[in-house]
Amino acid sequence: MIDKKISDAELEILEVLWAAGEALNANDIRIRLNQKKDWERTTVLTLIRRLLDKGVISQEKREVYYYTPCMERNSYVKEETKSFVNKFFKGSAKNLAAALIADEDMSKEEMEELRAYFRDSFQ
Amino acid sequence: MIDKKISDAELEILEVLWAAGEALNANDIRIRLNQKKDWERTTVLTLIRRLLDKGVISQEKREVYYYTPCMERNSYVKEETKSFVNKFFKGSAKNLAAALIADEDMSKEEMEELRAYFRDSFQ
DNA sequence: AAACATTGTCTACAGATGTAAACTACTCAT
DNA sequence: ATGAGTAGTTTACATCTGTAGACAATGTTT
Repeated sequence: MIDKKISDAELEILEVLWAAGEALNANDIRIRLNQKKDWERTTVLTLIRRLLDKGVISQEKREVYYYTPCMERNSYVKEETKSFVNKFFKGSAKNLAAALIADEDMSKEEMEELRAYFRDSFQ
Repeated sequence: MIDKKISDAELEILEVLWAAGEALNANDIRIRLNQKKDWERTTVLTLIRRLLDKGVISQEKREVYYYTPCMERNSYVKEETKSFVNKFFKGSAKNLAAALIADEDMSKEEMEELRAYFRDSFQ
């Protein structure tokens, strides 16, 4: 279980750390974020602090602090997916799958991809 | 597009309205919520007001106000699903499907159900 | 030593959210 | 007309979130 909710802005930080696959310092993070978010230095530091407080990342002191996520992206996404399915699909992954398949807004290509994927996945 | 975010508490109200399938007044809503949420009368009214302000429900005056959602549950869920897939699966429904299938925490029954569902869906 | 740069902490502040009490208006019974 | 019940509006207040400035500590340059 995830103790504290992770906000959208906090998640941006986490995603950078997950993508890096190694501990980063605040500057590294800011630079890598810079493609998407043009946040002030202190904004990044505030978000880092909140993640630390929530116990979602840990820090290690070198010349400067380096940060690492305390859980893997996969686990996190799995939990979020579970909550999502609970919230909107009565907890049934099947219902979600049905909605995906029934989505007539989906592009032909994407739908075909999905179809092929399932075909291959199940025998 | 949904203009304003709908909060979790607000969503509870909406779900009641969707489930009812007809306009309800504040009391009806409160009673039907009571199975899940034991909110004060005024709490329910506050949430209704916020939904009105966000343009998510509309009201009709009879002896008392009656409320109806301005959109169907399906459309809403579809949009939320899209955001979710964007947020965690790079916008690819296939990636989400893959995660569902790969979830080894899922119960055998549920997994079998999912499998059967896909089998039947794609001839 | 003095001044500057860098890194981190603390404080701030507006808007959203969960939760509800206080107040007002209207209706029905006495 | 008076008082009680019911419905709706306004105000409140703590916490969370997005965003960042002010300030402090430490290392570096002149």
